[in-house]
Amino acid sequence: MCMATTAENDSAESASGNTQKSLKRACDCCRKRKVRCDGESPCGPCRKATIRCAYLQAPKKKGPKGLRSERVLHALRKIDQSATLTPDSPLSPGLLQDGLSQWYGSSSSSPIPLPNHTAIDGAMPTSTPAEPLTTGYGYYGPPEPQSYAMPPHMGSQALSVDQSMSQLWPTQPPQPQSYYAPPLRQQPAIPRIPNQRILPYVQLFFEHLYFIMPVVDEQIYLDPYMYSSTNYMPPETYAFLCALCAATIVQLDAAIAVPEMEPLPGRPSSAAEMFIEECLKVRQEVDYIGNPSTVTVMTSFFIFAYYGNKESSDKAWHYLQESISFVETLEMDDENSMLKLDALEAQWRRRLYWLLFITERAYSIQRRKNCRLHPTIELPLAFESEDPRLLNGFVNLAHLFSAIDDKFVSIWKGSARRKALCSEPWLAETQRSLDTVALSLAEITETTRIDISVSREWLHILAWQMGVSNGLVCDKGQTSTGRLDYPIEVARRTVDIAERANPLALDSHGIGMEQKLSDIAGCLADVLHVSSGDTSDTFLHGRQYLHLMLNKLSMMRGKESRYLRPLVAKAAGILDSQVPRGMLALPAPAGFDGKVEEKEWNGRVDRQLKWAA
DNA sequence: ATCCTCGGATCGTAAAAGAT
DNA sequence: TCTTTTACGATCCGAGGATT
Repeated sequence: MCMATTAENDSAESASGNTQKSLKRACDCCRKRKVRCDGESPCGPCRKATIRCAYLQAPKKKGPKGLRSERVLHALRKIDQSATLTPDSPLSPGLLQDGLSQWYGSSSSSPIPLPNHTAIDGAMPTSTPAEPLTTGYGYYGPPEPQSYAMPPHMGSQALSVDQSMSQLWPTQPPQPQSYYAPPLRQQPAIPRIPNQRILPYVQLFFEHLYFIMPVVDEQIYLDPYMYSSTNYMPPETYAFLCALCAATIVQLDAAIAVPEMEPLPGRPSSAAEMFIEECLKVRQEVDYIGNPSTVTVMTSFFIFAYYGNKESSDKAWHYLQESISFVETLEMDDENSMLKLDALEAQWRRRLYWLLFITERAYSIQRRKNCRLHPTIELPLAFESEDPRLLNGFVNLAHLFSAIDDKFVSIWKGSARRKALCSEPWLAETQRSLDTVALSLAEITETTRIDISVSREWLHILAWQMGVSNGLVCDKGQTSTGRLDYPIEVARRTVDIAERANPLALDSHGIGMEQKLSDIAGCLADVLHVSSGDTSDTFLHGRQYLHLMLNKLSMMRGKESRYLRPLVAKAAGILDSQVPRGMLALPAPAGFDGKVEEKEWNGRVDRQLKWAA
């Protein structure tokens, strides 16, 4: 019979036996601090400590997992193995107890499985010895190695922790063996890339790319257990990590010293190729189309990132579209479906949705395609434990691309009746919207700030080009929309951003950053061509900016950008004859390796100019 | 004196195992 | 199918260290 309770406070005698009630649910901070929570919002302890009170963390599923008999059986096997090593030792009850204690712990009163990571007969360890993870893991599954018994359904109901676990291992049949290696049939014919070889690239991702793609849960994917030699990852997780590694390698390219991997027999010598090949192969082993999860979305996204950086645009577009299709299947574009989810799970999904939104907008414009995703759901919030600057930047970027509406994409693509739609007031409004977002850039990490700033200038240039190509140009207009010298202003700001930037932060944006810089430089070159006779300061400076941008592109990601040569060809007639030598002899940008002579730095572009001539 | 951290006692709950 | 056993996550007491 139930005692009278409130929704928040259920009765339970406290540990010390007094009459104080324990809460059903403590807030995230009290849980972490292990202090009594009053369940208010904000709660007393949080108010007192002046910290933000939230109840985002999803409760984990209680109760035993897997079959006890399996564990007993395993303990017996282990004893049997020891007995084989010492043949004359009998299988005494004491030995049996010892064996069981290996699994259940030595204290009968607290039967905690020992953190035994040693593989025995390929068995999976029971638990991770690391500090238990204390934030929610619904999105990408749990950090523990157990494969829980999953209900086969994955409806649109609120996502319980277990349901999200089934996202991590969606292809695991609902077999209740939590603690043991999967059956042999699951082992691939060709051995996998060892887990330890994957980890360095995942670390690189979190070091350099997480700021611009904050959709991967560090707590799960940097958990050392994940990469221990005994952990057999579910195929979907393994394929995802392979895609992430491949994308990380090509995105950073030569910008940093990516760890060399000695080739594995029968595989491509390039680490990125090896990872992408492995990813695509392993993906075939599972029914990821019939049973997609957020991991499936991310896998497609990172395959897209790989091919995007490789400039295989058709394949890149295919995988971007694939990830968007999974987003639609999972109804991640529907705010109502988000409301049904656990709060934390919803936050991760929002991030993923908006990352795809930003990516699709940018890529659609570059490739002149239509957009499928729209700003239909709320933006994500920062998690309790993380640096709020991270999400500020991400959200600002989302705002920036929201300023580019479907009409813009459609006109840019050339499918809309241009003149009828492309009006000066509308373009001016678009330009203005681009400037109204991202006002608090100081509150943002540098990597994201660069992305926002350059993307904004890039979009400004595109909007300007759109106006010009639709007859909205005027010589010295009041608005930016049609001014002929507007690209010079944009270039000035872009150069300013690029010169101040930490080169690594600039490089971490991969080929996308090179494309944007090259688009801006290309437009600038066009304008300078048109106004070749103009010797006013504005146009003289324009040439200076062009020179600086070419210099920047000559050493993107540790080498010459593939966009440099076409640009140099375009700029040849502008720069070599008309720019005063004093202007060409510019100092190396901040952060450039001081060991390289300034002369050489300037010389790179000059050599390119000669080549183009 | 006060605040904070965290080991661990104790509880509720869910799943497995056993009884009928 | 019902009951019991077991495992495990959650709460939060309180010892002890850190800070004011």
